[in-house]
Amino acid sequence: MEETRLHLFNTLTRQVEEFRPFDEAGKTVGMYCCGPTVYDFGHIGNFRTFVFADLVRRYLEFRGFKVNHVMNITDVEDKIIRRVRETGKSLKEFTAGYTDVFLQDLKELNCLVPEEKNLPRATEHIPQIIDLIEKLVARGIAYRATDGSVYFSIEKYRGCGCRYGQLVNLNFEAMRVGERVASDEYDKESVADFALWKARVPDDGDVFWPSPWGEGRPGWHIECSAMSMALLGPSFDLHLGGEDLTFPHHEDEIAQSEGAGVQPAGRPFVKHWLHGAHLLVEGKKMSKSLGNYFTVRDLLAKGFTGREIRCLLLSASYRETFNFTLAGLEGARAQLARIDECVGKLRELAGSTVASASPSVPALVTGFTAAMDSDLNVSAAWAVVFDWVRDTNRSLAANELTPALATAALAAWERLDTVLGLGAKPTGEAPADIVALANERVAAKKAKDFARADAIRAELKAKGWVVEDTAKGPKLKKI
RNA sequence: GGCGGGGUAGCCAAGUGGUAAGGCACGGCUCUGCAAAAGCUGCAUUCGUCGGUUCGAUUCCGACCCUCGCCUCCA
Repeated sequence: MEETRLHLFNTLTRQVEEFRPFDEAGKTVGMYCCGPTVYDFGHIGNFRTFVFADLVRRYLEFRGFKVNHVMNITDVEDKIIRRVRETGKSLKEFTAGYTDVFLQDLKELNCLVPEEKNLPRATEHIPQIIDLIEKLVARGIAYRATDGSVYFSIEKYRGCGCRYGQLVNLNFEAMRVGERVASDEYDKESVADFALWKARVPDDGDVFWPSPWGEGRPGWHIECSAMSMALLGPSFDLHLGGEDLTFPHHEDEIAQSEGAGVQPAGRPFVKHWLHGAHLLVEGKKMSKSLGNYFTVRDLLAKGFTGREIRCLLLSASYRETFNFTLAGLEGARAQLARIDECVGKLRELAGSTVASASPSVPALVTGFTAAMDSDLNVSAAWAVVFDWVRDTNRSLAANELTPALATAALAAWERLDTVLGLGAKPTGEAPADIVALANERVAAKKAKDFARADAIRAELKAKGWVVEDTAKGPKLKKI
């Protein structure tokens, strides 16, 4: 098979292009993912984006890149402040709780979590934020309004020869500016300007920091600029987030970061932007009133597992709106069972056989790689996986596989799974009483007492176990 | 009003200027005492509608219909 290279859609160029990091050796990748605002439990839509980010990271690593993965935790923001006020908790106490839950949910979905130093909190980077705003003020791009807030001037920014509107086509004349702006307005010079530093107001309570412009707190976009540049440098490779963040959040991040003029000559703030599409749930936009608003814990409570949720979220292209349904989760369950069955049989056959060094890359891996190289075409990748499952099952049924071949097949599968992150099926050894029942059924069958055997099978099912009669005797499977 | 996605089988979902991947569901078969969330196998003359270009269009072009998102809260 012809060798391919990784290609990704870049929002900046609106094209699929080869992904090449700044690192001349082409190995190290700086990747920033816009993380959660921790004011509530994350919902399944949030996690689509994080699973997508995880897929990107894992695939880059699969492709031999060393990924420096950073994800921020936004722990100061309007909604958080409101909730802090309502609950009477301290900001720290409030956000720490939801941060822990978020990280647990990520693990539940088997996402690789950045190491602690790469999980920056906005409140822990106030000096870096102030420093960045000072640079913008010094260059005349930011100004302090009469209310004490500091704003970013898009007009001044453009005056410096910079381009505002890199990620989206903007047409200020035709924009319906003003329709949805009200509560957040202070004393901006121009309606398109956005806050870098918000002056303290009574409702902020204890949530404020001193700054050269008076007490206040960071604006929404500035933290990502400050923290990404603090951890990855002023110019890095990959930045991703949900599609809704394209504008204004990411556009403003570019403006702030490039407006500060800290990049080496000719280098952008970020080389490659990736955006994950949203999802619908049961064909509709998620909303609490429609009853189709699910958090990860809601789905776990319904009996689905993290790997089933992950599998479903990974079943469609990240660039398309995806319809997430409970029926889809059932489908993911069936799909995983098929894979587990096949992999389980291979494992049984392989036993402890050690794989001999394989001179060639297995077709499973090359096919998968070709699919994923094409802008992470997971659908095509799944097709490769299931073709392999079918072929493997055929070979198994025909007794064509040796333990050595099974070992090699397993190794190939495990290589893929470093990207898919499905992991092994939870083993769940049957407890003694279940095994005893199964043995009793064997005895009943031997005695041709099929009524008794079927009764036991029904009893096992009621207790959550399915029994499958194989050539090697009964096999117990947890439902 | 501006900008940007979509409409492919019962459902989910890839894809290509040369005759439609894969999954789920469903049917058939195998295994089985009967079964199985076990295995194999079958399942779109057709890709929103109407025109155009072409030897050939689901794919390119145009018009139209429907649908979703963004336009300063948002994954």
